[in-house]
Amino acid sequence: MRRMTARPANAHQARLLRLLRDGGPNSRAQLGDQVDLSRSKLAVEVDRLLETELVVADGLAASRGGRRSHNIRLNPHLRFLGVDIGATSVDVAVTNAELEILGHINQPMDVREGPVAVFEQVLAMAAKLRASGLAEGFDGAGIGVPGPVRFPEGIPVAPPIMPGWDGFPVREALSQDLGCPVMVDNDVNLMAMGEQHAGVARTVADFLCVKIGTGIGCGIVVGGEVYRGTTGSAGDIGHIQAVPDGRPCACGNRGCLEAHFSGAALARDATEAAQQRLSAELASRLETNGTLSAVDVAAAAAAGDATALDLIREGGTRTGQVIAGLVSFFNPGLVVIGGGVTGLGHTLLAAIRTQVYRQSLPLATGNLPIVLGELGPTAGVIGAARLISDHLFSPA
Amino acid sequence: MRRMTARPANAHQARLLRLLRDGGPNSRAQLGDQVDLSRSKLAVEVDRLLETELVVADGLAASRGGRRSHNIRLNPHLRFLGVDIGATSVDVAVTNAELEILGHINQPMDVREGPVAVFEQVLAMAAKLRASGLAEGFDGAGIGVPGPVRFPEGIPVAPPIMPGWDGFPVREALSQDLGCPVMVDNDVNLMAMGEQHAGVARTVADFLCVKIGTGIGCGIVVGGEVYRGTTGSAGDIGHIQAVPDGRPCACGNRGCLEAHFSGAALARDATEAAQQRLSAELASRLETNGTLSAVDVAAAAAAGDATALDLIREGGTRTGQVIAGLVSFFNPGLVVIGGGVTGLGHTLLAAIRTQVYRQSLPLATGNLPIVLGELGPTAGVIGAARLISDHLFSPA
DNA sequence: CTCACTTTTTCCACTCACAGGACAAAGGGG
DNA sequence: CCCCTTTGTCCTGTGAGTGGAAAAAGTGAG
Repeated sequence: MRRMTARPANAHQARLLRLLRDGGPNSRAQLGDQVDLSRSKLAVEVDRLLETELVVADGLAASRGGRRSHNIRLNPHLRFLGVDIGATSVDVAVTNAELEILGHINQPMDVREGPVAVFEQVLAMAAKLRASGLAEGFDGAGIGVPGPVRFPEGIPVAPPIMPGWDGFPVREALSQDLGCPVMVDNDVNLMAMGEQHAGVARTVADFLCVKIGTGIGCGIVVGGEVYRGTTGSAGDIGHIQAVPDGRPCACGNRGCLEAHFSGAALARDATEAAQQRLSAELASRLETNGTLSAVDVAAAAAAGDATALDLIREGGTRTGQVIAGLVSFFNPGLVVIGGGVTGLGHTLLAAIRTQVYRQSLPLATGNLPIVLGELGPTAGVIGAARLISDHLFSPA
Repeated sequence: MRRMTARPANAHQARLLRLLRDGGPNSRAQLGDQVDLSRSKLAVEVDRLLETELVVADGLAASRGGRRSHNIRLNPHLRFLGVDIGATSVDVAVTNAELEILGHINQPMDVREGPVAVFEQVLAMAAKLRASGLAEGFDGAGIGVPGPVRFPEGIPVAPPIMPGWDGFPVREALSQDLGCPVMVDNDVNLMAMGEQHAGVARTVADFLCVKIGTGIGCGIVVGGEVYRGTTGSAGDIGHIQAVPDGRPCACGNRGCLEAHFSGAALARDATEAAQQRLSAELASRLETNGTLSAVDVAAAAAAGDATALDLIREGGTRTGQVIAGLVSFFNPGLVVIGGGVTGLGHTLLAAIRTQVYRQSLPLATGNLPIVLGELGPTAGVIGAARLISDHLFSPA
């Protein structure tokens, strides 16, 4: 199928497209209430959008007391692909233009296999989604990778956990393979955009989104826009020192947050505790599975295992220490905690909260919610779809 | 004298005013090269600006090979007042519309005397500058205060070191007293704006400006704009924990950066060292002056005193630890160190650099200059003038 | 000094975006 | 069936802005 490559011709059209994306089908009259344009001008722009087929007519709206208005909506055939590449698994989802997830697949995978192998798998997953009838093709794709990205070019730079990706032209390569526009960003930034679009951060302009997965990262949103830093490595908080002269870290330093708490560190600590017979619960799980992961710790904690709870609390305290510093510095309006370890849930959250509220000044914490992400594993792919839609729904 | 209260009528005029402010007198033709407007449109807008008397004709420009162009410049009678209120002293300066300092006074003063007493002194200083013939009146004033500010209203909020200021309507009160528009901001933010306008940060979009004075604060510039946070307390890094279970701090916690290194902490440490006879140099200074301050430590260090040098190095290391974390998080393009203790100079800078380059990842530090501010004590007042000029040179 | 060539400035006609009023179309409620 | 409200369309006026032409004011070579 021929995809629709049209782009809005001006800022008004872009504005309208985003309103339709975020607010769903809408009548012309309702749109008029939101955009501060004369009815005539609005009609012209809507007509032009209808011509491009980016939006289509959608029946009549409910009456507001007078003549019924005609609804319009984004073309229901538009499809975005959201890809969230994690350290150990990959999520691929298809959304419509309103960024609703129509289909979602998760598969285990190791980023260290390199970009070629990974994208082969991603393309296969995308093909599978397409084959299941959810999409005839893609109008755009957003890709999240677990490391810093030179954003304008869509190229990973010096990613510590994914050697072999450095300099790989992700954007260009995938754009070729998929035959549609592609944008690439850090997975943490996409999680932040996801929570901003459809999750807990919908109404907040300045917030932090801390993702605790295999590693730890932090999405920074300033004035509603993701902040990426000078070289694209902003938010790389995993290597902030949390414990002076603490554990050695893969980066060469000691005491990095990530060395003391992250999916990987938690798995290692749990294995150690199991081997030392500190926890029967963990030991039995280790015997059954052969290895332990953060999921096992979460399960053990849920079962009341004291060792697991301690591990989580201590990790939360460490994380809270770092976050407390960031809160003092950045004074956000919200802190979102997400990522693979959200299964650790409220034990973790409580430990983080305690530490942040204790260590930061009242003016910064006074009205500061610290909450778990609302979208779980879908935050990344929704953020990815949001990324590409923001790009496509902006003046050419 | 009647002041010129005119404001630019549109974005084009605002743009032109800022170009003239930042680039000095300029010919119409040169302006045309910078603004991407048709000659006709440019001529119209310039004529309107001339009518408002915000800009005036300024003779003929040098020939570029053809007909000579007429120069225009900002009205040379325009005057801005820059006020930088520190914890222990206050700076007041008069600038022209190009933000060049025409006169500058510094006087010791204690903020804790409260806003009424302080502003009495500030107004006296402003009157003195006016009386010396530098200004017939002020077209706008920028005020920096050493604590968080609710920026839109220009009101200090919960300032820890200046009780009695909480909620005082600084902007409104001074606007009344001075009879001109006033903007108020945190002193650290103003220092950042100063270094951005006329100092080391001229070409950098994202940078941090760490001010080490009586306390420690950090100005954050994102995309060329000062970021103030949700409640105006962004950059309040003095109470980030630098030493776990370290010294008690006035804020109630332990180990805050400010408790371990700042003008106040340094003075206290030096006094202690002198009393314990660890340093002859410091001891003799203590006897002579009765008290010690950061300036004495700087002098002792310059004289080669080992104890003073150690104090500075250790403080720099602590500060560097905190900055390293901020660099990982924020990935700035530049870090500026300034404030009263800049006298400690390169000993301090070297200690900070060592720590940051050691603790942050290469991608963030690879091309990261860490430098001393270029403007010294004038950074604040220039930033203050810049603040109000930005306000006045924006569409009404 | 004159002439050819540049650059700057002014003038003017034309385009385009947009607002807002008039009016037609469509629906609700008595 | 009538009156009122809302929605959609049409049309004209206005003001911003562009770009070309030509005048004004220089420069430099011969």
